[in-house]
Amino acid sequence: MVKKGETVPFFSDLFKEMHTVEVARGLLGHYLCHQTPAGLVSGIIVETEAYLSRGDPACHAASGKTRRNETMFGPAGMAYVYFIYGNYYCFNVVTRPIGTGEAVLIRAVEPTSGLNIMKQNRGPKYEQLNLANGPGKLCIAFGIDKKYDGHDLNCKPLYLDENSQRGELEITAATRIGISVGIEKMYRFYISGSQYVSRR
DNA sequence: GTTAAGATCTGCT
DNA sequence: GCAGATCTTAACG
Repeated sequence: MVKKGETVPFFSDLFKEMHTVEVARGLLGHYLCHQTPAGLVSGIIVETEAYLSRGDPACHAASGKTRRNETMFGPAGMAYVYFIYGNYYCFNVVTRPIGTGEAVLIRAVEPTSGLNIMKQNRGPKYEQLNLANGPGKLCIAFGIDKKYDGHDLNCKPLYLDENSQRGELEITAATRIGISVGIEKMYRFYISGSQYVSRR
């Protein structure tokens, strides 16, 4: 159990210097957790996308640092949260050494605890399968917004946690969703056969 | 200062 | 399957 302010060594040790594509694959099967005032919300990451700084026009950092994307250029293990389409937030994990500008978009999680809180956030008519199966939905269900941009994901209240039961996963690689450039790159990864991904 | 586009979701056809 | 909602961001003048 993680106490307030306590460091979770999982992410910092395992992923700090790894290639962003490897982080995208490596995060699958582990936990995203948010200790909210109403209680713990957590889920298993089942779908991710990698955004690279070089040769990847779809990446927000493709044309240099701006006010929106500056946390992407910060240290690995930070949350990069941005607002999109006038309605939604997207949650990313920053990767690579400072100044690189790469991140992994968390697209979907399989809800494991705090389902009642997620339903409260999303609306009563949504079932477990439809609570967090998309980047915008995930942020609503978990209560993630702009205030977590730049938050260290090794620390509460929003953090990544190792799944000791994970074992070896079968991972499917695919093209990314919702972009108009860089559409040919196979930078989308999800747990094969998962019912909780945004698209199959 | 103005404008066009966007790493989406929902509801309707 | 498709269009509309909605508003921040960044590029351009």
